[in-house]
Amino acid sequence: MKRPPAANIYRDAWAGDLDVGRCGTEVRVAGWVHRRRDHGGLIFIDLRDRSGLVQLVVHPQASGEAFAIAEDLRSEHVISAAGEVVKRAPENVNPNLSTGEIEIHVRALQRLATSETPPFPVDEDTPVDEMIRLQHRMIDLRRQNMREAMELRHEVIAAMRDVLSERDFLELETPILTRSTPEGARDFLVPSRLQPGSWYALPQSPQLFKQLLMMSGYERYYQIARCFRDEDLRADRQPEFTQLDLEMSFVEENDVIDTMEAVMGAVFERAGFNVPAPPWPRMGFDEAMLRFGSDRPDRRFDLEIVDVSSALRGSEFKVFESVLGGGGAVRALNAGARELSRSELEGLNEVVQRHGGKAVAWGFVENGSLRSPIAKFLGEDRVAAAVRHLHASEGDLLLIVADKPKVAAEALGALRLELGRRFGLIPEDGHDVLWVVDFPMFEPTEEGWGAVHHPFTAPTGDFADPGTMRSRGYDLVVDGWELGGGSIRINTPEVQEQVFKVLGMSEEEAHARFGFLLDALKYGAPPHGGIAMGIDRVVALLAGRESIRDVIAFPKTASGADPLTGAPAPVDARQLRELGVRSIVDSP
RNA sequence: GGGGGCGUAGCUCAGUUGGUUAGAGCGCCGGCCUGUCACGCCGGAGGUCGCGGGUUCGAGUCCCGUCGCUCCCGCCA
Repeated sequence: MKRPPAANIYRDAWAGDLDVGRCGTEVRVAGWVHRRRDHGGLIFIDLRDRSGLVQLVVHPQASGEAFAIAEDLRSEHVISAAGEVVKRAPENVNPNLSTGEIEIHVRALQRLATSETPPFPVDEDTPVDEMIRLQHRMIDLRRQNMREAMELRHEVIAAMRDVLSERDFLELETPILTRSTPEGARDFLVPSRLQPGSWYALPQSPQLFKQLLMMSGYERYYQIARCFRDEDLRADRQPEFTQLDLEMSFVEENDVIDTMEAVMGAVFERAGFNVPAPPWPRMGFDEAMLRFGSDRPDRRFDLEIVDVSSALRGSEFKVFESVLGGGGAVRALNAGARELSRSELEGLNEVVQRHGGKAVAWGFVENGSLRSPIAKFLGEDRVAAAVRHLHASEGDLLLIVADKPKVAAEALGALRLELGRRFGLIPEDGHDVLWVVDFPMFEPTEEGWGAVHHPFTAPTGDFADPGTMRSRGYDLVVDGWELGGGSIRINTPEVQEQVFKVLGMSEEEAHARFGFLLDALKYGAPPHGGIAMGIDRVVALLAGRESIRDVIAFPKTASGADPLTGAPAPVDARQLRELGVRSIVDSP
C-alpha cells in the first residue's frame, strides 16, 4: 500500500505491509480471518486485509481473554488485533508469504463481526463454478486473484488518465439517459415519465457527444465511458462495458495513433506487459484477411494463409473449379509436420463449417507428392506448384479451403487459431501489437450497403463505387484481441449526407435521426478524429484472463441478469409497486 | 433465434449394461493437540441426483419437456 492507514480504534497498519523493520513495535491490524490453525494450546490466525496476509499468534497465557475469543473464531469473522511484531525463528519462516519472516504476538483481540461459513473458500485452491462465484460476488471479490484484477484495472485507468491529462486532454462526461447513438447494435430503452410514450436510449458510446465537443472547440477530450449495447454477450463482450473514449481536433490518423501509443505504451509498461515499445506496426485490412484470415490477427505464431488459386486452377477437381469460376478463392495453410488422425482431420471440418465453409481438404507431403483424397484430381504439376507456394517440405500437413474469398479467409483463420492452440504454438511470454488500417468503408449486405466502422467515419475514394471506398479507421490489435478502434470523422454535412445515402437512409430519415449532428456540422466543424479502447478487454488481456467477467466487479450473465442483485428485475408494474419502487409505473 | 457442453452433499467431482443402503476429497460440527502456515489425529452430521412428466418390476443412469449456466454461430464495426 502507498501509506499506512490513519491510526484509529481498529488499526494503525496494513497487515500485508509488515516486515522485519517493524520488529519490536506494537501494531494494530484489522481484517478477516483467512484461516485459523488451532493447536489446542496455541492458535495461529492468518489475518487478511486488502494488502495481504499476516500471521497472528495467540498464546493462552500471554493473551488472557484474547485466547478465548481466538478459540471461537471461524473463517471470515472480522477482527481487530493488537500486539508486538516479532521476528520468526529461521525454521518457522514462511517463504510463500510476503510477511513470512514475522508474526504478531497478540496481546488484545476484538471480534467485530461473525460470519456464516462461506459457500466456497476464499482461497483459490479449488476452482468454483462461475455462477456460484457471481451469486456470492462479495466473497469472490475477497479472493486474491480477483483483488489483483481490480487493482490492475485501477492502475490501467490511472495510467490512462495520467498520460492524457499530461497531454492537455479534458475529462468530460456525457449523458447516460439520452437519445439513440447508433453504432449498429440494439439500444437499451428507459421509459420517460415527463413525456409518456417516449423513451430514452442508453448510449452505445459517447460518439456523437464527443463529436459535438470537438465542434465546440474543446479539441482534446477523453472519458472513461460506460457504454450499453443490447446484444447477446460473449466471453469478451458484456451488454454494459467500459471504454476509454477520446477525441481530438485538427488531427490526422497519425496524431490519434501517436496519442494512443503513448497511452497504451504507458499502460503496458505499468502492467509489466512485455511488448515492443511504440511505434507499432500497421497492417492493411486486406493483408490481414489474406495472411491471417482475420481483421484482428494473432501474429504470435506463423501458420500464414497462402492463396493457391493460381497454382491449382484448371484441375479436374470440380469443387475447386466451380469455386474459382464463381469468383471464389482456393487458400491453404501449411500446418507443418503434424500427426493428425483421420477423425481429427474430419473434425476440422466443424471449424470450417462454423464459419460458413463447406469443408477443408487435407494432404500430407510425401516423397515430393501429396497423400490426399483429392491429389489425383489435381495432378502432379499443380500439386507441386501448391507445395512450392506453401514452402512445404516432407511430412507437412496442408489444409485447403475453397470458397468465397471472405469465407475461405475466415475459415482458414479459424483453423489457424485452432491449430495454434492445439499444438501449443502460441508462446507464453512475448506479445504482439499492431494497428490494422485501411478498412473498407462499406460492405455489401442483403439490402444494399452497411458501414464497416460506424457511419461517421471519414471515407476516401469515390461515392460512385462504394465497394471500393476505404475508411480512415484504425484498430489496435494485441495477441488477437481487438482492444479498440477509431477513425477520422466526417466534418462536413455534405459528406455525411452522402454516407447516409449510401447506407440507404432517406434524407427525411437521416434528418429525423441525426438532424442535430447534421445541423452542428453546418457551424464550422474542425477536422477531428478519435478512438475508443475497451478497458475490460485491456485488463483481461493484461491479467491473462479468458473472460472479461473476471475483471469486472459485477458482470452480467447470459440472461442479462446481475446474479448478485437479480437485476434486471421483471418489469411488472404490480410487482414493482409491491416492492415500493417509485417509478414511471406509478403514473396514471 | 440456432448448435455444442454442463447441472449429483456447502465446494470440487466419481457413480460401470438401468439393480436394491448414492460415494470420495475438501469444507462444516464435536473431541484431542504449544510452532502451524492447504497444521495433524479421532469421531460425526450433511442429498428433492436442477425441475416436471414418461418408459420400466426397478431410473442419478434411458426418453420427452422445461429452467439455469457456459462456449460458439447469428448479432455486436
